[in-house]
Amino acid sequence: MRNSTRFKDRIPEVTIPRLSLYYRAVLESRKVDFISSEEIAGLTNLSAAQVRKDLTYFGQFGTPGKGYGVGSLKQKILEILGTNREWNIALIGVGNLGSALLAYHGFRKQGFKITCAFDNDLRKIGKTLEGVEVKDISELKDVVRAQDIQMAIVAVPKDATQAVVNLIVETGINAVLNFAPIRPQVPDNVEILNIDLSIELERLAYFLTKNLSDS
Amino acid sequence: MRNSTRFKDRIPEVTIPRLSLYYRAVLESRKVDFISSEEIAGLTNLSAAQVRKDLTYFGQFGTPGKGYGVGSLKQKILEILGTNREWNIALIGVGNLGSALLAYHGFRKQGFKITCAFDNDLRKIGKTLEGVEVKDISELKDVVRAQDIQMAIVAVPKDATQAVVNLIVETGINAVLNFAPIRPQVPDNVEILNIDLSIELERLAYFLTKNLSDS
DNA sequence: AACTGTGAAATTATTCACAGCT
DNA sequence: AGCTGTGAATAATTTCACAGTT
Repeated sequence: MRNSTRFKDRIPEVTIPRLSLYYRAVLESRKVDFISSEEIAGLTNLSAAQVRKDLTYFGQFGTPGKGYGVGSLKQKILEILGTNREWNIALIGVGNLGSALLAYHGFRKQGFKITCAFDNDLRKIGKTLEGVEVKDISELKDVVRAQDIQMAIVAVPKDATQAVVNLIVETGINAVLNFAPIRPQVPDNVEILNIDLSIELERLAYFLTKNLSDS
Repeated sequence: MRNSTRFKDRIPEVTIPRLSLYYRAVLESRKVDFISSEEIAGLTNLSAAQVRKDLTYFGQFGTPGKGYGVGSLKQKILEILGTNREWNIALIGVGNLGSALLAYHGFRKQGFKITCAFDNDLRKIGKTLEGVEVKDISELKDVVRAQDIQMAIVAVPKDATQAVVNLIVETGINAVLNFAPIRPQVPDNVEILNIDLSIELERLAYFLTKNLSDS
């Protein structure tokens, strides 16, 4: 089915991460009956109009005069984001960062399960970390199929990243979270999000530098 | 001095991280004399017009008919971003993620030095990791002054984050990179960037869910 | 000839403001 | 009375297209 009945034609890219914030705000508010766009706005530092506009991209589920029903709003956001189910994730690269991500159990509570881990370092392959056995990268395709993996997290050195992403794409996975400071090329049907810590630090450096020269 | 001579009045927020990408593109291109906006665009998947417009916010340093001088462009971007110097960083929270960040030496090559680390866990305080002694969080203010720290990276559990950010702000630091899945409140003069892995995974979940219902 | 720098146009995102529902 | 939903207005960002420089 086309998404005609559920969604408006085009949803701004930036709306999606805000939905995550709205969900958290509802939880944080501890409200049980209704919550208004104004209240969500207060908890997220966004505008009430923004909250309402974002939500109406996905239908009309507010009650004029009252606000949004807490239960139905939470349910609706979970449905939209697809976080009302579990997602199986492959971790590629079990170095410092990869191990830290594997050990972080916050993801699992939200339904994101790192069910397999891969590396190319013989000293790591065969070890079990956080209940997950580290396998050789060559086994990726089989494991992805066997474990019904839908996403991959890439935490390998920069120079290995494009090759690893290529392998991931070959397995049929089309959602990737990349931590290396490059922007791997992927086909149009694959979504890749880049967590680029160097760039964030450089943004901070810019902010401090700008303020120095202003003063 | 006001920034009148160097910069145009208002620079779009999104331009800054792109400058980082342009810098990398210049390095990656291996060009030594001139590089055109078209070439930078090709390496960054952005448009040539975007590259030129971004750069001219900071002055006119291209040569019509030739492109941008590689040396001067690199130099200029470093100056703009403030990455032509070293920045000292305090790491707060030496758990799995904090330790991984401390161990990542890529930052140091770019001039970002994590020179001190803090925790509130007695089992960690006093230990030395990657040549950095873990100190009690109560020593933060003194160390920030003594070591001339300008930035902080926060990698503590969610519930501790606002309190830790408050302490950081008190020390006079006004650039913070936060990894906890909340948006701490900070004064207007403090820049805080949030790396929110849950939100990124939720964006991926949305992408996959949307495509499921489309097909 | 080849490229930059930049107003103008187009597109995208946000805010306003209010009609209409509960 | 209080709030949502939403067109219209505004603001921000990107792209176009070309005059001007080397």
